[in-house]
Amino acid sequence: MAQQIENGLDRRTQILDAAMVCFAERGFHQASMHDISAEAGISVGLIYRYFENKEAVISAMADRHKEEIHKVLERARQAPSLLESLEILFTAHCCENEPRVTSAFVVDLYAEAARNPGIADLVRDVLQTAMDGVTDLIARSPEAKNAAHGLAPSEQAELIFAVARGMLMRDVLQPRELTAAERRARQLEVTRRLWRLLFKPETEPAYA
Amino acid sequence: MAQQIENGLDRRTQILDAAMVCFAERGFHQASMHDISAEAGISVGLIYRYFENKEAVISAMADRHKEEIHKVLERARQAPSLLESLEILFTAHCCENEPRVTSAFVVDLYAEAARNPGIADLVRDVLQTAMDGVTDLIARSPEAKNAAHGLAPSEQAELIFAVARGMLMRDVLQPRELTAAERRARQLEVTRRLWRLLFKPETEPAYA
Amino acid sequence: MAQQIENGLDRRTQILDAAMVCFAERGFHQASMHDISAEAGISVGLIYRYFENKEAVISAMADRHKEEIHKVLERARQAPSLLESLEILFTAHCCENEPRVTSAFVVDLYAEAARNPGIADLVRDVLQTAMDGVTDLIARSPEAKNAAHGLAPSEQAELIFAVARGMLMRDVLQPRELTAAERRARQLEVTRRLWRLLFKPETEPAYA
Amino acid sequence: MAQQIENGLDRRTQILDAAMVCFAERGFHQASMHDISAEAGISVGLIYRYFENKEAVISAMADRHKEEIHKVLERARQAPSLLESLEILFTAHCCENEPRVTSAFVVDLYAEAARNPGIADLVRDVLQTAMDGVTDLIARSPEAKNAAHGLAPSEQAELIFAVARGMLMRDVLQPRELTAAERRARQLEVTRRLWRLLFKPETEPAYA
DNA sequence: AATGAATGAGGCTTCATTCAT
DNA sequence: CATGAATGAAGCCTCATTCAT
Repeated sequence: MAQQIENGLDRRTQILDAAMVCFAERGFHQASMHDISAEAGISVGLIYRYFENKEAVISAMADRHKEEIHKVLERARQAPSLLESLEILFTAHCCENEPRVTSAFVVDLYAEAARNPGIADLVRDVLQTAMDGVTDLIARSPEAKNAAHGLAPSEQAELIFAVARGMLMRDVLQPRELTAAERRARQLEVTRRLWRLLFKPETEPAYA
Repeated sequence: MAQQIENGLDRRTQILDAAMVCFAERGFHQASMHDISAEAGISVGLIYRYFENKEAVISAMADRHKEEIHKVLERARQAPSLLESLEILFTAHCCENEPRVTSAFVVDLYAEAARNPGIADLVRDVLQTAMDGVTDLIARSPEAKNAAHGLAPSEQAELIFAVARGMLMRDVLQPRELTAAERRARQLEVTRRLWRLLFKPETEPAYA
Repeated sequence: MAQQIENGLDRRTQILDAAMVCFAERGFHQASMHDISAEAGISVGLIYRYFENKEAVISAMADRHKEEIHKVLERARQAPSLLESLEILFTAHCCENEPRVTSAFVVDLYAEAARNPGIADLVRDVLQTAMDGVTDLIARSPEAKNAAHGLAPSEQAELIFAVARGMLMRDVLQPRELTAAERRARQLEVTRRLWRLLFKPETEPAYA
Repeated sequence: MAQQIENGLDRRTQILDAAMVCFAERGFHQASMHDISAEAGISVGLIYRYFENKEAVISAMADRHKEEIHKVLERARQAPSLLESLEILFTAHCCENEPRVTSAFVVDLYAEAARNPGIADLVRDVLQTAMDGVTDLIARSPEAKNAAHGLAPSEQAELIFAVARGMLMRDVLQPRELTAAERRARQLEVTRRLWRLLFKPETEPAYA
């Protein structure tokens, strides 16, 4: 029984992994169930044993995205400094071999959210949770204390997430050839600039 | 003859307007040619007199988007202050009756760019032009002179556009009921915070 | 009035000439009315002033084919010898710049006849008239007198027309590059062999 | 597995059989995929599991035609006399319940060859192979020895095939009501006349 | 007389989904 | 549990035909 569930979970994972690749390559609605089954190396019919229909696959992908964001948030929470927390948030998708896949998926997820209320609710929820987490992180952080800008932690979190989303959108425009390392470097640059803007004590510039 | 061209342009515009509505409602690939023709109040076949195929409609929409961004940029350039320039950039889509339509369209455009190199090139080009314009605006602006963060104008522009894109993504998550005015207010808030962060002399908050 | 009819006839001819080119290039049903109008250098609507519909264009083409066959038959009748009559029959379509056009058209005409009873009747009628004419020619010909094969003139005519049709079919297989002259030469060879078979007194071979 | 291939072949055959009927009835391009699926008693979509597209169905039909011609040629080769070989060649299509179907199909095939180079190549190849075979048959045949006409075997073969093709064209003009037996009788008459012309020693008629 | 914009039915093809094996 | 053949609705696109100008 446990074995069955285990297998079931494996299968679902296998299918979702394949779906992620297909969705990133062609988009939710351009990827066919047959594409997914081929990528997963199984038959079309088998997908329907684990998912009610294509919509359900998309929902499950969204759910998995939610879990992954939660994991990233957890890691960010445990980072020793705010800068490192931000670095984790901004480069999470670069851990994968193919960061582009994740970027494209997330942009598609928002596109889907624009017209699928269920997805919109989920994404909004993920976003809110993540923002709450980061708001909290900022509120507790000593680095954020001496900031001169007078923005509330939640306002800072909002800006941080806007930049993070915006960078994901930018990522899908990058040429396919760009490696994960290069994408990561790009993200880190921007992260640090944002951090400097929000949290760096304005000492040096003052001397300038 | 001039009349014909005029008519031709009108038809194209009419079709693209309808396509914009459909694309925003259902996405590029979920919107059918029949949807577009119905929205435009014409027959399906007529679309093909003005566009080679659906792909061409999407391309033309992307082109039109490019032109609109250029117009917005021009308006931003002529604003009396940097803050007002940013306000124009961040709220351009709220001038329409249906800002959601524009937001959804742009997110879809990026999703399409992720897999359609032609669209990717165009979007990248639009983005670069816009960023160059804003970089220039910052470099010339007195407000940007006394900034304490030490970021180069192009780096500031990059952050600004990241936030702008990120806010568009956020906009598609907002409930449909949100009015244009409310969306605009939301955008302005964030714009001003960003502006304060980048360009406000860090005096007052210190007293607060 | 006469002028109008004249113009009308000219227009019809112009349209049918264009249709012949299109039909030969793409087939009756693959050629669109727009193709024909473009080839004729007129508007689509104008075709409908002279022909009720596409079917009527095809019928008119078949009629014109009938008239042309009659003309060829007339020329054949006036030839000084049976051999020359046959040569006229077998090479009539090579007088045009593009014999292939005629060959392809005739093959298509028979294909159409296979399923369009009206066309079938017309083609059958043309064929019968032509065969009757040639039967008559043979019956009157001195060359046919000393034939050793014992075939009736009508039987000989039937064979002659079978070969003529068969050669048309072969012609459409020839590479496009083959010139009218080359096609003509090919036809003449076969014509002469057929003639030798049917009408040559069997003297020389006997000596051989 | 063998079963699968078997089924696959059966389906292809079933589809091609249906296509043959439809093509003969309406022509390659007038017959719709829906017509074919209905004739085959299956759904439209299923055709696409066995053929890439309509073009591929036409090509496969042409291929099958090639194979059938080869089989006929083989039978002709094994006939005890040249006359019987010719009879097989000229009446092969009359073995079917519906000779008209085959005749119409072949005429359409040539019509298609006139504008589809791939089909033209195939048909030309079939024709050449068949003519080579018959040339060979004639060269080996004792009946052909004492022919008085002085035509080379290949020239005789060329005439034979011209007549055969021409008779097929004629066949499509015959009223639909004509039975297979009647068509066969007609073909045999002409075959024998042709044979007499080419191969009969010219003795008896001389006495007549 | 002539144009060509406009229509909409119909053709080809794809694809989510089902079900017998 | 797994397969993949089968279905049929729906999408893109073409084209014969009409009609206002």
